[in-house]
Amino acid sequence: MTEDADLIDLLGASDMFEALSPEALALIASNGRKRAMKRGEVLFSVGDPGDALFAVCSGRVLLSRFTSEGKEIALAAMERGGVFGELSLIDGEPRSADAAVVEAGELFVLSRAAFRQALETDVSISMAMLEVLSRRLRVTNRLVESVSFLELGPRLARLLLAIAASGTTTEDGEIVLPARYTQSELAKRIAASRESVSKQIAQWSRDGVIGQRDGKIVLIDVDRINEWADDMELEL
Amino acid sequence: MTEDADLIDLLGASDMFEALSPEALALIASNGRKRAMKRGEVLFSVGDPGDALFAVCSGRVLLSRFTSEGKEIALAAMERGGVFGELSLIDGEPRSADAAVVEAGELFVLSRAAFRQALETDVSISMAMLEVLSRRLRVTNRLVESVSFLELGPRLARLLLAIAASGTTTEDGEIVLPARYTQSELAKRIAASRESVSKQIAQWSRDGVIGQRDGKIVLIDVDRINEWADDMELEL
DNA sequence: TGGCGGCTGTGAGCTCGCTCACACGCGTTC
DNA sequence: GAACGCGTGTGAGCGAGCTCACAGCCGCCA
Repeated sequence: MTEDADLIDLLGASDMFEALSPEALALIASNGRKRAMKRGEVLFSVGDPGDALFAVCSGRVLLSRFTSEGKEIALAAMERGGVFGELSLIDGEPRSADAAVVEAGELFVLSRAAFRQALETDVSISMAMLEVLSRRLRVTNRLVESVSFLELGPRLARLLLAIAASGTTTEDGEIVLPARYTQSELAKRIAASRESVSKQIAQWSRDGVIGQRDGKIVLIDVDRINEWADDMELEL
Repeated sequence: MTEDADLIDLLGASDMFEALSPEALALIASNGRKRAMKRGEVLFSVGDPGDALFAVCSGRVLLSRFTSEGKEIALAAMERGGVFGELSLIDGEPRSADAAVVEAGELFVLSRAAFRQALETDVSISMAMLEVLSRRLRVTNRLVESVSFLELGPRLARLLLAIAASGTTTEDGEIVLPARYTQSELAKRIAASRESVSKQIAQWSRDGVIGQRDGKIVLIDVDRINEWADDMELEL
């Protein structure tokens, strides 16, 4: 089927399955399904039983946690190739975050049973999983660090640079972010208020270091932004 | 050897190896070694190549990150049975945190080679590792959440309750923490300043909800502390 | 075409908790 | 016993960034 070819393509590009043999990929692809997701949709919520694993084909999903007052922080943002929802499948605990779609797209869904079976039959899958989790842990650790130490400016600068890594660079060295990001999404991702992000962006716009190109943020003076991000430089 | 019996005991009690067969345990025990660690000792630092994995036999190790200004936040605290240092062995990246001994004790050290070999020969080890990493990720996610949302009081209350989980309960429902914790260690673990922790503890002592018993903190009115941990408003 | 919902910009407070600057007690080491 | 190191207690002052309260814009749909 042509459908399968698409899927195998995607899976092969994802963090988790990239190292797998074609047969293993085919096995996984045939056990999952693809579905559309639309902006605002909630894929799962805290406390839900974990009955599936997801891989993003296109679009963007935010994994976040809420306070009872409705404040939200994004723990991770998943884009093409990103795999999430696997924690519950590994340890059987209920979901510990909410997953909400912030940019419409397509999603690959793998059932609990299929995942466990794949884990047990193909050792390379569990090795790949270990790497995925390691990377995620490092990212989260960095998030903890920046939330607790850095001021808003550096945190935002770092986020923009991280997003820019998958953006397009123009010939004059400017970088256009790969999609539209609302200020409130940016705020959630750095644990700040929407207003503060707005003010910081306004300031940088006035300074001419960033700008807008049809709704997308453009990093104009990347060096300056790097300075801001490193301001509180942590050795590495 | 009697030495091996000790080790196997410990490993069998640790997060990571508890599910293993006696043979696998013996294999691991014979490939690692036990050593003493003293307070203040640094086991590894950010940027070091990761050449070993550690399991705590006794004592306590803090995994933390620093700013260039010397501010520190603890990402995790490892006590008996805790396994750490495995990220680098999995993905080959350099260490991304510092590991420092805050309570003297004994440590089990497993070389990179022995660990990789164990991973590859015994599938149940990689499954156990997956669970360890999942749990760690959940803990870290909760840390992110509380650091970004909660005020100092609730953060500290939560930490005390978490530590108390392995403490001893008296007949009147009080809980004695399992060891001495300096205020500055507590501060690192909730991303706060030592002074603020001191003031909060003083306040609670005055209110009679916590106290001291030969250097160890005692939770007297656990219900009140639970209230504090849950919501961050109410009177003061 | 008017109204409504979502995103953005900006100012005015206010507050939590950080830094700084001490003072005190206790255990070790000369 | 003096002199340190280290953990602790406490107050003054200050500032980043939060909340609150609007106002302007745009796109969409009835």
